Amino acid sequence: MSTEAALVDQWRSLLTCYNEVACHLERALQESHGLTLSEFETLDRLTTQDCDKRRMQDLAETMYLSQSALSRTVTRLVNAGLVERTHCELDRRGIFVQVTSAGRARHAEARQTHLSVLGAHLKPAG
Amino acid sequence: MSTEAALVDQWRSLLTCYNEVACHLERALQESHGLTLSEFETLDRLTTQDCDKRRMQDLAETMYLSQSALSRTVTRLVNAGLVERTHCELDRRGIFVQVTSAGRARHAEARQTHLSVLGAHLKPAG
DNA sequence: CGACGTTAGATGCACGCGCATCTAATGTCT
DNA sequence: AGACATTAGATGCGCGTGCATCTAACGTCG
Repeated sequence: MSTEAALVDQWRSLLTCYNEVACHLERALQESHGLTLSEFETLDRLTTQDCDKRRMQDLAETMYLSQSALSRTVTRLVNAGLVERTHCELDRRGIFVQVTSAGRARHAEARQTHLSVLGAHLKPAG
Repeated sequence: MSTEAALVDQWRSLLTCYNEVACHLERALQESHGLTLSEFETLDRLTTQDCDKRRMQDLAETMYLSQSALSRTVTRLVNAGLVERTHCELDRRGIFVQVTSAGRARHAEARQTHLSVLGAHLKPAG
């Protein structure tokens, strides 16, 4: 019983905290850099990883997005010139995703906003 | 630097954890009870609070939803017969939201699913 | 009382999401 | 090789969301 109540409380605070931060993040990234949270997270994956080429599938594993959402996110990034799609030679069903220099630049800018929003709205206790 | 890295890590795990749980919750509530997470949370507010009448504004304050999203959520609940809207006599701009008996019943059922999903997917550490 | 700012909700709109499905390229088994 | 299941991504679709705006009911001040 108290275990259940604690569980619900934990979830409730997770819910509140997440939405608080996500909302501010989304807005700030959009206004200052024209990026969705998902777009930023995708760029972040691509620039942080050692190799800058990632297969869609590998990307998807490290993300919270559904396969279709990731596909569209990458499409948007491609249209914005921040990322490029390349066919995989070994398995031509596979697609490599690679950051462009513009993408790296955009990410570097957005990273600042990202950090400052987290600093301002993410409670240390979690 | 390490502070920033810790901040980002914290956010990253919050993001992952939230989406994991929310995704499962949303699916389970929808399949078993035909409820959105927002709809369940709204019902939860209404049944848990002492008085079962709540003004939209009061509801909004305790929730993570935007005003418009809450308004539509309530509309959906009304259409499903789980909730009723009543005009406030004192201030006729205000709207009271009240759970129906069907709403209480639905919430009671869904509560079980809610708890079991939290138990299964919410990591104790948060 | 009448004009004007304000506040509580509702609504038009564009958008990102997940689900289901589709397409194309690989395997596999005979 | 030929038929069938499988896998990687793309896409049609309906839906919930936030933002901006609209409507109606206050309040205020002349």
